[in-house]
Amino acid sequence: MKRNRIAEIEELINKRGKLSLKKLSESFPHVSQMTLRRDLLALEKDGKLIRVRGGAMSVQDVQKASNVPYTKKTATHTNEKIQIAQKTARLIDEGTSLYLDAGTTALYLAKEMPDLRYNVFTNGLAVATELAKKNNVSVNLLGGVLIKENLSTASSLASIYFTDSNFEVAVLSAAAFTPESGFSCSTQMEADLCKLICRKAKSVYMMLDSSKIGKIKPYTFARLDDINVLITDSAFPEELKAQLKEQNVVLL
Amino acid sequence: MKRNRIAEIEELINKRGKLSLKKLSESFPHVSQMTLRRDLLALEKDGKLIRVRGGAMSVQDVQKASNVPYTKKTATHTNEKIQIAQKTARLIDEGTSLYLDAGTTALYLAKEMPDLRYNVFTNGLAVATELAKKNNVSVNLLGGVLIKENLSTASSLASIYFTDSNFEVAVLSAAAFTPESGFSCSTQMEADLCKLICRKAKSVYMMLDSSKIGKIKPYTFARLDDINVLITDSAFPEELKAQLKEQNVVLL
DNA sequence: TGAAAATTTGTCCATTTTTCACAGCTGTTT
DNA sequence: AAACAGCTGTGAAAAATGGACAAATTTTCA
Repeated sequence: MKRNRIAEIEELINKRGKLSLKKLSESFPHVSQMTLRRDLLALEKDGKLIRVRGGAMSVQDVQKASNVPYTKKTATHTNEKIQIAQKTARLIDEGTSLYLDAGTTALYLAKEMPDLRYNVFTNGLAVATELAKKNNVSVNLLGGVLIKENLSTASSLASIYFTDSNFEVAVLSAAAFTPESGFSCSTQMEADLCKLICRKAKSVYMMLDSSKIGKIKPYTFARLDDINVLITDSAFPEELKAQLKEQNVVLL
Repeated sequence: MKRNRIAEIEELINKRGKLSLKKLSESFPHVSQMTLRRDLLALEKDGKLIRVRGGAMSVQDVQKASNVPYTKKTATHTNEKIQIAQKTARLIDEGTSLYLDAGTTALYLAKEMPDLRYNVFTNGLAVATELAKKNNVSVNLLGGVLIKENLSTASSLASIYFTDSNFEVAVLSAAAFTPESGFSCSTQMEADLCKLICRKAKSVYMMLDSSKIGKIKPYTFARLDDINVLITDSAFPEELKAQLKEQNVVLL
């Protein structure tokens, strides 16, 4: 019982990089924080992780990514995003050529993806770095101007760049969604890129945590009839489900 | 004042592995704990250490305990490389448009560069990530296939990509150098890219730590008459200096 | 099997550490 | 000299931690 839990914690921490005690507590609701604390202590003694204020971080992670700041960025809706990423990971077959955007949900997806022969195009540095850890995944990074806020690239040459590149699946995420304005984001460059991606891909999977619903950002890049699958969390509002069905969008 | 203290703290922590705030306070009796705390915070943001309850621990130390390939590579001849990077940083004026390669020396250079209005092209993810921390530097990342060994990109489209991009200075580094075979590297793609860069740049600065001298790798990408400045460390052999002069290469 | 022993776990709480907000201080620029 | 930005110190509030002990569970062994 204890052994199992400790093994699970170790696995979890290596997957996520770092974990707050709070998140850990959510993953193991049937035991007390004190117990989890003691587990972390044991794992630390084994050199498997480093305890930091509020939780712990993976030693593996520290060893691999030497120049990334370890400051805990208070990420929002982490659990929902991970849940969505896990669902999405299951949809992607080995051998698929796919496009992944630069968002945090995409990063979680990159972490959740098994080490199989995928071909991934992306414009996200973090996504690329994460995928570089996997031996069988081949990664292709879109070049261009570096956007510092989210470490992604954008380029007016994207269409040239993609002329001879093909992908079956595009996995995107949006900063905002309403049925009327569709999926929108903050910058025009981003929107242009997403539009291009949507045109190139055979199917478009949209990852959307429910906190984005009802929001609008300046640039719409896709509407419901542009996408094939919508992956979301359990808080997705019932009244939208009918609309999805009408547009032949699969909801997961 | 602050800079000095932070540098000292970094050194101290790398020496001791970990440090409690109490010990740290003893080493710096003239400043308050709060200030030291803020210093640790700044160092954490730079990825130099990890704050743990009661103090901080060295990232170097954590990495040393591993046998991950990356880590090993970054660890060789660190001091020489930093020395070279510092020299190079001084050569680059504000407003310059430059190309930086993906090597570890380039990464050190990126760290050493002041936060001024530079325009940097690079194919190294670590270099790009590092430069993203600086507000005034604009970064342009070359796209292409991700090479996992050193987190760089390579692309047959590079020449197209660069048609409308211009840089005065190319800062390169080589894996090997002999006077006969010139500067060489391990892969053809890398060599092709470097050749292209050398043609596009008005001046080529080569960073070469002396451990590379006398070695040969399969693909030569430049010879002495292709470069303008050679930045190296103090162990550079005397007998080569004459040859450099002959080819009008400035030695620093 | 059953009871004692050992291990694991939960709760309470004192202690330590951290963060926050604000005010004072420093040195620099105009 | 005044205005300014950046650094530093202070004290109180908040958060996290670890210890002690009792309760629950598992293991051991007769």
